[in-house]
Formats: sequence, C-alpha cells, structure tokens
Amino acid sequence: MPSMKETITAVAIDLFQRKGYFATSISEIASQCGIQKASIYYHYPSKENILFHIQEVTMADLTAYLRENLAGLTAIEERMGAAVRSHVRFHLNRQKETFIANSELRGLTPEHYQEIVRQRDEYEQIFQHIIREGCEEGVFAAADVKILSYAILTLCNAGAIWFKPRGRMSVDAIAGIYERFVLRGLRAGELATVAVVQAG
Amino acid sequence: MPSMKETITAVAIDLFQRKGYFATSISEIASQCGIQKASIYYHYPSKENILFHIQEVTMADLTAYLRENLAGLTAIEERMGAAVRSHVRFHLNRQKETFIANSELRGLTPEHYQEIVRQRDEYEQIFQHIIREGCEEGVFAAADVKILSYAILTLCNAGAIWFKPRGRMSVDAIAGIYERFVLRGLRAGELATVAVVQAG
DNA sequence: CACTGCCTACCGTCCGGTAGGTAGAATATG
DNA sequence: CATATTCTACCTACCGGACGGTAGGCAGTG
Repeated sequence: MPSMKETITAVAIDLFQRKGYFATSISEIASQCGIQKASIYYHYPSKENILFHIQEVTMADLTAYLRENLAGLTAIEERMGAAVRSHVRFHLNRQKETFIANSELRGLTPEHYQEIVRQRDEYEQIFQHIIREGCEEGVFAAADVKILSYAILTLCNAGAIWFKPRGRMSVDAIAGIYERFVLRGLRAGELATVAVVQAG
Repeated sequence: MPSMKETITAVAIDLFQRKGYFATSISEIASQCGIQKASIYYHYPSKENILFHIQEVTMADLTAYLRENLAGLTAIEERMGAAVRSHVRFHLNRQKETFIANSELRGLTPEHYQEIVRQRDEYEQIFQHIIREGCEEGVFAAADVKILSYAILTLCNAGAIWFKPRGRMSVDAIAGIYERFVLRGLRAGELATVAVVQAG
C-alpha cells in the first residue's frame, strides 16, 4: 500500500502530463488523492517542489539505466545500439515522467532548472562520447557531434508521445526500429546501396 | 509599419515561446505592446484565440511551404530529401511559432484542438505517403510507416530547440545534416558497412 | 456624427500558500 | 500499568494577489 506522499507524486505525474504543470492546481491534486489542499503541504513544501522531485528522480533513473545497459560493452555500434534501446525503453516504460521532464522545465525555479539541465547535459555527454569515438574510428560518418546527439535523443523521445502500452507494438519492437534507423543514419559509407549491389 | 494586431501577435509568439501559454498573462502581452490589457480584446476575442490564430497560421504556412518544395519532384529520395529540408528550414526560420505549435496544444479549446490536429495529420500524411512509396519501390527498408514518419518529424524538430540564428551553423547546413541522416536511416541494404569494405 | 482604437475602472473567480486546530497513534514518565 | 506528552497526518478557514474578461467612456479621424 503506497504512502500518501507516493500517491500525491503519482497523481501529480498523471495531471502534469495530461494537463500541464501550470494548468494543474494543488486543489486538483489533493482532490484526486482524497485529501484537502492544505494537507499537500505537509508532504511537499510547494507546488514547484513536486515538479522538481519528479524531474530529479526521473533524470537520475534515466542515467542509471543507461549506465547499466552500457556496462561491459566496448564495440562502438554495439554501444550506440544499446544506448538507443535503453533510451527508448525508458521513455516508453516511464512515458508520463519523461514527457514532463521534456516539457515542463519552465515551471522550475532558476536553481532547480540549473540542476536538471546539469543532469541532462551529463546524460547527453554519454551519447556524444560514443558518437565521437565512432567518428574517430571511421565507423560513423563524420558530422557535427552535438547536432547528431540532440537529433538522436529527440528522435527517440518521439515514441513517448504516441505510444500506448496496450497498442499493437511492444516496447522492444519499437526500440529495435529506432535502433536500426539510428545506426543506419550514423554509419559511414556514402554509396552503401550501390556497394551492396556490387557485393551481392 | 506593423498594425497593432500584428504587434500583439508577434509579442504573444515571443512570450508564449519563452514562458509558455499558461504562464503568459494578457496584461503582460499588452504591456509589451505599449497598450492596456482591455485593448487586446478589441483585436482578439480571447486569449485562447490568440494561441489558436498563431497555430493555425503556422500550420497552414508549414503545409504550403512543403507542397511548394515538393512541386515537380518525382524521384523518391529526391522527394524525401526535399521534404526533410523543407521541414527543417521552416522550423529554423519560424522557430518560435513551430515551438508553440508543438508544445501548446493543451491551451486550445476542444474544437480548436481538433482543427489543429486535423491540419497536422494532413501534413504528416504527405511524409507517410513518400515513405510508403519508397518502401514499395524497395528504395527504403520496409518498416512501420507511421512510426518512421513521427520519428523523422520529431527528429527534425530538434533543431528548433537549440538553434541560434546567429550561431556557427547556417540553416541550410543543418538541413543538410538532417537530410543525410534521414536518407541513410531509411535506405534499404542491411549489410551496408560490410559491403562497402568488400567493395572497397 | 459615427466609427476606430484605445482608455480607466471594475468584476467574480481561482490560485498558491498559511494559520491554527485536532484526532489518534506512538512514546516517555512515574 | 496508567497517565502525560509529543508527533503524525490530516482538517477548516482564510489571505493577498493575479487572472481573464467586461462595461462604459473618450479622443481623434473621415
């Protein structure tokens, strides 16, 4: 049985995702928890702090999950594939929270905003490092590392917008589609199609 | 010299993008236009209508720009390349409006929401049509058309988040990077890297 | 003298947050 | 074991302020 604080957090996640942070009121959260507005302030010091807490936990979990999925892998394409799958899977499994983390940064105080951006930079740098290595090794076509990393991360976020847990596709199937798309997109070899014809 | 209605629209675009729709007040818009709050209502019937107007015009322009850029092209890869460049260029040139169109749908009334979603579906279908044709012709690796179209469109939106008009890269250079990435990602030929090594 | 384009003044509502209280469980004390 | 105290987790009632929007007025223009 979840504690009231957990209930509040869960309700806030649901409402922030469905209606947005500013369009959600404290009384609405309280009402869905079955308590009064003032009781929210026993568990959280402010509305902003609920948002910050959600974002902080989400970012920490996201980064931990990525490190876990990369552990022990060394080959570049294998690492990038695992990173993409990790990113996509997390975004589909924790759809609401990642949606909030991607769209409700403006609700944070400047200090908390800084903190979340710092955590996100850290996460992005893991991807940028893999891309850079891949380019240096000649596995990936050389291009702007930052632009590509943002492109890949944004691309993988796409799933979280339309994904329905009980829909026709599984999380792993979707992760696979994104992985193939990204790896092809990154791969070196301008005349790939022609080369296959020649080799075949 | 712009009319007051144009000024209001421009100020609203700026504020909605920087602070978000719900966090922006009518008085703030008025103050930045150098007029009083009530005067806004001479030009627009409601706050929501300002948002709707911005979104409607943006979607119409976006679609018109795409059709323009596709006119006369028949080869699949050429069409997809042009579509991606069109999408990216529009998003970088009209950064604020497209950002609003992508993130502030929740501020619309149900009727207006329906209308914008309808326009967006129409736009997406143009991309889906190209992908489907490409798969049927064997130019693109067969995959889920809808997922790929969302992926491509979201990917190209990425630029609008970080792009700085006076930054180190030009709009066309960025459009080129995205175009190459998408075309490689879509292209058929599973063993591209290996084949290139063999052919080289 | 009507219309345009703005103004001042105001309305009711809802918001985030606070003050202060209370039932009951847990804990400390004799 | 009984009583006193403290703590937990909520409550009711309220506050100041901001919000979207309206009523009605007024100066300048054709």
